[in-house]
Amino acid sequence: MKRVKIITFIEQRHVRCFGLFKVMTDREYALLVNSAVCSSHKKGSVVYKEACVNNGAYVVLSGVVKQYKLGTKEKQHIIRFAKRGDLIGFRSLITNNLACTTSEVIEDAVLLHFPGHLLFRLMKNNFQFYMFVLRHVCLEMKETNGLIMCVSQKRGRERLAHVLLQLKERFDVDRHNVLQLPLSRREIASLIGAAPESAIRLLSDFRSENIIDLQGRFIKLLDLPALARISNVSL
Amino acid sequence: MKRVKIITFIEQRHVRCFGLFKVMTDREYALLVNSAVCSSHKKGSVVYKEACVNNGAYVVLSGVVKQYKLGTKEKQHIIRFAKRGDLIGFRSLITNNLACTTSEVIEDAVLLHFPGHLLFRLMKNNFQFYMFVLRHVCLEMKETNGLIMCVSQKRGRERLAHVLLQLKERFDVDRHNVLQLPLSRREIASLIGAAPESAIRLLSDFRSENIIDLQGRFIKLLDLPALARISNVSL
DNA sequence: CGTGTGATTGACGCCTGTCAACGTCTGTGG
DNA sequence: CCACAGACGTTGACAGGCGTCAATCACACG
Repeated sequence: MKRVKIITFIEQRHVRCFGLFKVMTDREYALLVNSAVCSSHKKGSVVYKEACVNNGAYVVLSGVVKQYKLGTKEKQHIIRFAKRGDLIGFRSLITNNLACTTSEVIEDAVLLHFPGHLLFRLMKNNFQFYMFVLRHVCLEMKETNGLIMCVSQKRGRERLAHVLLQLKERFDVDRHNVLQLPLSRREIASLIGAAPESAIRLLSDFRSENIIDLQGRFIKLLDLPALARISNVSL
Repeated sequence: MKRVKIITFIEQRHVRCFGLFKVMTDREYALLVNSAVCSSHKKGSVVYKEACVNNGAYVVLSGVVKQYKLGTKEKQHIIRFAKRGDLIGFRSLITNNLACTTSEVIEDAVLLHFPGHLLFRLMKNNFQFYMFVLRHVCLEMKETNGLIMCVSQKRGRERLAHVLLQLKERFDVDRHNVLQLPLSRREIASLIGAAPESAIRLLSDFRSENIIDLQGRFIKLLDLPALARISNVSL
């Protein structure tokens, strides 16, 4: 982790557009710029760990972070991805609990450390900011409820279709419909709650049915209607 | 649903002790008592439905409400139970979305309808109240994250053990260790994300291993250490 | 007393996790 | 430049878990 103490001008302008910062006054934002620390993290670096104390939230300025929980035998289940503009690690701050997930960088990221006292101060003084945070958690909750249904009632094949469609929504595809997020097979497996071997087999099935195409760690979505049909969207 | 327009004195005193109301000033509470409507609901009555508009939150004054999502073929997955003092249905208010779960009474309940405008007014003016709501959502989130792990990585047997232990925490057991919450087999199945037949088989297994005893819809927990061992607590 | 719903048990077959073997790729050190 | 180790990806074989279907029993209710 490399510290970047002075937020460059570019980043400031850039950052100011994120929903989280749009609800802040210029004065509050200036305060944040002064007291927050910006750091760059390489792929694979762990931001915070499940069951550890967490002394601040982070805003993802660039890159991608995966949040997962560890199960038995170190098997991980990815619960969500955070990208530009997303706030992570605030739940444990608010409940004053240990972190309930691990956050790990999967695409080189720049993170802004958001000290706890500032978070509380903003929530207390700025109703807009408060509602932003609350709405954020509520929306995450909705997603998570959907995830439970997906994992509990769908088969691997349907889960994979569902996850691919969700990834398409959350991360862009290029003009060839290639998902702009490289994922290892193990990560795809962790997303759908399956063994890596099963995930591979499902991917191969989809490829042989011309629903997707595989280009290393990139996935090209060929037949979106088929994915929708398979995932049987009723979430 | 029977309306009970005047909250009786007993209920007022009773209700005032709930965490949600403790953070309210007397003045705010008086306002609530005046504008809120109290209603009694029989077992089986649906408070609000998934994918429907929801014009207010509810506080459970007595009884038990299950919150579930429907999957394919009307199969339901129970996400959580709400009992005395719990606030339900506020998420859709806050995000201004359709309800993402269905809430159904499983033990005759008295509910207090909490109008949306009052909820927002309280959140805006009373920081304590605001933090109560936020903390509530964050804690639910933590539970839900745990549920994902449970459903995605544990086998039926482990899931059942896990759920039984959770139910013990959330609902009391009497002096004979009998869970004070009658559940149909179908509901138990919906809790662990399994077919009713599978749930029954697992329950029978546990009984023949002297881990639990079955008394109609009531479950007597005989061997808590065994349950803990089976559930393999790493959540 | 018939009817409907829930509970229970057995039979069967698919899904999927596990183990094992092998190919592929990358980085490291000789 | 090559050899090698290690991580990742892929495929096959196999068995156990669990969903589905069907039959039977228990019980409440009109």
